[in-house]
Amino acid sequence: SSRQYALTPPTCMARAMSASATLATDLDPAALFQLDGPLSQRRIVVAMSGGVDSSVVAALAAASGAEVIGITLQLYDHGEAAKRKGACCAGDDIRDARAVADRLGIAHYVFDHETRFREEVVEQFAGDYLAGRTPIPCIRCNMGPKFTDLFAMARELGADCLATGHYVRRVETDTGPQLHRAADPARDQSYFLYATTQAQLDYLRFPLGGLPKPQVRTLAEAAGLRVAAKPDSQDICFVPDGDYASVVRKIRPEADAPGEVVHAESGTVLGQHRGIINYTVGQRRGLEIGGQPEPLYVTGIDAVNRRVLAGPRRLLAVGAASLVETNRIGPLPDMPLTAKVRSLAKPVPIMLEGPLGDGTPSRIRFLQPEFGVAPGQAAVIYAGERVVGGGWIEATEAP
RNA sequence: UGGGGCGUCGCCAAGCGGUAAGGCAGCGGCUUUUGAUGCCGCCAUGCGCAGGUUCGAAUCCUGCCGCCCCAA
Repeated sequence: SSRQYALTPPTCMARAMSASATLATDLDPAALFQLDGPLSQRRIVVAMSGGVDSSVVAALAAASGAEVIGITLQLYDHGEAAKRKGACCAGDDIRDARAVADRLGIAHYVFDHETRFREEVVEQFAGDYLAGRTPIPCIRCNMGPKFTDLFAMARELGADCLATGHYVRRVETDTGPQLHRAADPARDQSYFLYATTQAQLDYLRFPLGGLPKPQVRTLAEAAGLRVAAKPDSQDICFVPDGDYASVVRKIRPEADAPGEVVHAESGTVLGQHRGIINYTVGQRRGLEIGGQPEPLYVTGIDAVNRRVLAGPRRLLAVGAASLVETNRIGPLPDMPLTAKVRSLAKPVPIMLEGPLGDGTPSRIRFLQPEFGVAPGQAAVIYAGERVVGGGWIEATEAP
């Protein structure tokens, strides 16, 4: 069952023109999209996932007077994920994106990106788990399919910018654009975008970064978009029911290999596990080890020996982390830095103990011990509201 | 087949005549565009089995059964 969506022409464009929804808003389009000159002479490509956010971006773009082209990437077989409510980019989402584009009277292309997505994101995702790491596919996806491939498509289409529905702010300064956290801290997605290169940031636009989510939904309603009440996406888009392990198993059958759960300090064998991929550093539930006076957490994963190390919470304390594949956005500021080791967390004070950017390995030291830091996750570095960069966590050290 | 000890939820473990604490694990939920954490809720009409004493027994008595230790 092959699904070729390659370059579907904007069939509904003419028809939609007459019913084109206008978006009455006091938001200044030129400011939202940070484009110079008359917008009527600009071309904006919008990455449309089929969700509310990117749909509103498309609506805002359409209302700006610029020529707008929506692009949706089909990233995986939506047959599997169809049942998954709220997931992005599944079959329903592609239809939603198309419907929104029709409603807005903008061109819309759907590209079959399954193979690339599988190679760049899913395979790496499975490989990381088998190597004892805890991957973040969303960041890989942003790095590859979204900000590299989609970026190239937008360029080829002669667009002036590529706009997405990410909740993050692009701030123009004398030294070039910077990436800042979203105005709504509860919605901030900067954690997933630390790997954005300067060149990408030059071209990218994030019109929603300054808006609170409720307003975005209001805008969606005002534009008459059918996705206005659509649930927020959550979890990993290519994991149908939140069971990521089953996805890993499907493409890497050896992931089932069992092994021992060993006490991190005494070396005592505490039990058996059903595959390294089911665990992540910091995890408590699922170890199935009873008879303990206090909870045991996964403190490490020894992929070579297929062993899961478990220990009390205090063993999770981390004082420093080595980073690889680092990225830097803009100059290093002369001010205290903070870092996040997970998306939903307040940034904590750190010291940068090495260079940052261009893929160079580096290292950060937490001023206070941080708990549950898993190799494979990203450490994203901030200077106040600004995203300075970050890297993948390769290893951690006790305080 | 001499002596001693122990058998309470999957695991650890209180209780020692007044009508089954708690922890761990597990399950459910909340939260959440990664994995986790966290928080809330649920989780033994029954205490190895069978009798007996008692108004009332996991708690006392008797007999079995099963473990463990020390002697041999």
